[in-house]
Amino acid sequence: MHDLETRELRYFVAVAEELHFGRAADRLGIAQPPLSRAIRQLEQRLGVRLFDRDRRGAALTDAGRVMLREAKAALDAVSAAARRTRRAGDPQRPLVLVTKAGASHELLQRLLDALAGEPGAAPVEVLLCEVGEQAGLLRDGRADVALMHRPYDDLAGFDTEDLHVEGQVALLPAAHPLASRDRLTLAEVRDVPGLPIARWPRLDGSYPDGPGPEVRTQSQLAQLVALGRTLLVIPASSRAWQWPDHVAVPVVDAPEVTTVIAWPPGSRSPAVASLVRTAAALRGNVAEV
Amino acid sequence: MHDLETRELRYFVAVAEELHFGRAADRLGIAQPPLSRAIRQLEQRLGVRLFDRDRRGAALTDAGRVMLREAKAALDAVSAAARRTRRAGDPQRPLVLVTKAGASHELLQRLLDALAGEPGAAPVEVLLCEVGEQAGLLRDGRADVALMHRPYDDLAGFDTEDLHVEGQVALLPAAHPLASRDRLTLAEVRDVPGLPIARWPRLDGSYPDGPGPEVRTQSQLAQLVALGRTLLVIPASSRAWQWPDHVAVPVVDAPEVTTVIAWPPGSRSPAVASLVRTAAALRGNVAEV
DNA sequence: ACGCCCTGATACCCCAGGAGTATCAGGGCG
DNA sequence: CGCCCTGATACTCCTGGGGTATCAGGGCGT
Repeated sequence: MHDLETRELRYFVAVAEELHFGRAADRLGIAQPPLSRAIRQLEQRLGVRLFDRDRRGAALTDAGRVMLREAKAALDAVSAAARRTRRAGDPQRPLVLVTKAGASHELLQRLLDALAGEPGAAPVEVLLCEVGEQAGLLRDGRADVALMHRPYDDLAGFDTEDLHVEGQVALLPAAHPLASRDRLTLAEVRDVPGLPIARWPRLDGSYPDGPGPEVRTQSQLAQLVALGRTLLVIPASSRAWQWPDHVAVPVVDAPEVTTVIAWPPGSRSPAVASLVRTAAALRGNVAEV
Repeated sequence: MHDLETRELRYFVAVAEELHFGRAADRLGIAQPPLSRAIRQLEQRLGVRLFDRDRRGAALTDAGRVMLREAKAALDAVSAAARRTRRAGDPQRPLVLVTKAGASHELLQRLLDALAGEPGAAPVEVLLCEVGEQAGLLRDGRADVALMHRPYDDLAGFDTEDLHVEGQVALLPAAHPLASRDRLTLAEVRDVPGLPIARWPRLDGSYPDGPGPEVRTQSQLAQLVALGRTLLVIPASSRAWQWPDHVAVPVVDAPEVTTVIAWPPGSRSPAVASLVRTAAALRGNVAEV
């Protein structure tokens, strides 16, 4: 019995995401009938019903949900194979290091300085992304290493090395009554009247309940903070987030944030290994912020 | 630009492993010319030379070596997708737990007992494998969870939970002079005349140098030990390895072995999660052996 | 109640491209 | 010198993926 072809996986993912054969076919650039046929063949090859068809569209079965997760992972692995191979063939490929815009600013600065100071180090390209995007970029080969933050990022499936541990601070408008305090607790910060905490999407894309605004990108957040519309609890080192009319007050019982360097497991590339080694060597002599 | 198809990956892997187009074609059940063509197309689609052709066969380029690793991972992910989906469609699928034959005997026993005692727990199927096979089984979906041993197994790419830490013992024929000692060091054990330590393959399949016999399977080893031809240093709990005419002497400076339970990252299956929880609950009340 | 329309399924045809056979090209080695 | 083993090329064939046209059935508006 043959393996599935990536074409079948792509078709399946399209239907699973659109929940509509016609739209999925459109998105794939093919006609609807061959798509229906392909999915039906896929189902009978697997011996499992993936969709419940219905006059108003298609719905995923339980098995279909498993398939969606697995198919995406498999497609990522396939395009990672292509991308990494291409890059391996390129003699002076730069390493791509991805990190959240604005996070671990100083650490990144030091890391880049340290790499610049090393004689034979490969050039490094820095890619800034939004919250939660690093894992995908790393998984599908568009990046080689990432700076991520425990416990907020999804580190599943990567090798990691801890680089730095720090506390978190609350960011308040200078005029705010709490701004003069020299320490706060999460409980105090949780419901400051008129300054709700912004809500980030969870790993699955849904938002937690609460009064604060839903934010998805750093720039949305930046604007809300500048407007004095939201309160922010962030790692102490996130300097880029400081605005002139805001002050940072340590939140003593907020979970500590560990900055880690992460890379795809089994990637024994010497360039990645030496970058990780350089990063690990910074540990300890990074000044506390 | 399209994704690669798994057919192309399979073809590439066959050639990369055989290093010979004819044999690879044979193994794939196709003729040699279409295989040559497919590989050439693959190369020009990637823009990278994967093989150095030669009148005596084919050799992998650096990029080819990257591709081999990535292609295998991608193919594993694809067949994992199929396998897991099939299993998800099966209403009373048992969980498959894989472990090395003979290792962590008592822990496994306790885990199975604990699971049997739980009301709603899914049935668990135990799969015993040879050294180093767990990772592959887990990665390609033939198993759901594995008991593995740090630092000897390759845990890259899995989520893990530590279950148990223990020292190692040397296994000696009862009549041996060292058998009466109550402790040994690695240095003493390293070259006992006439009792060389068996050599296991490394992760890449090659064997370290040394005087001892090369072993690949537990049964090979069992026979060598029974014959008194090799000396064994193993975790203290590996009871199944004890033969009536051998004694176990602690090796004080051997690295400690941590038994971990491992599962594919992102597998949020409730059945796996509850099994892991049960296993973690055993931690601490496992008697030291 | 009828019929439109939107859903996915079926029927049938076409052709791109994957696979086969035969053959070539070149270098090591008897 | 010529055999043989390697992979590459030339061509032919035909499978199977894709297209168009059409069907089937149920919600819903009139």
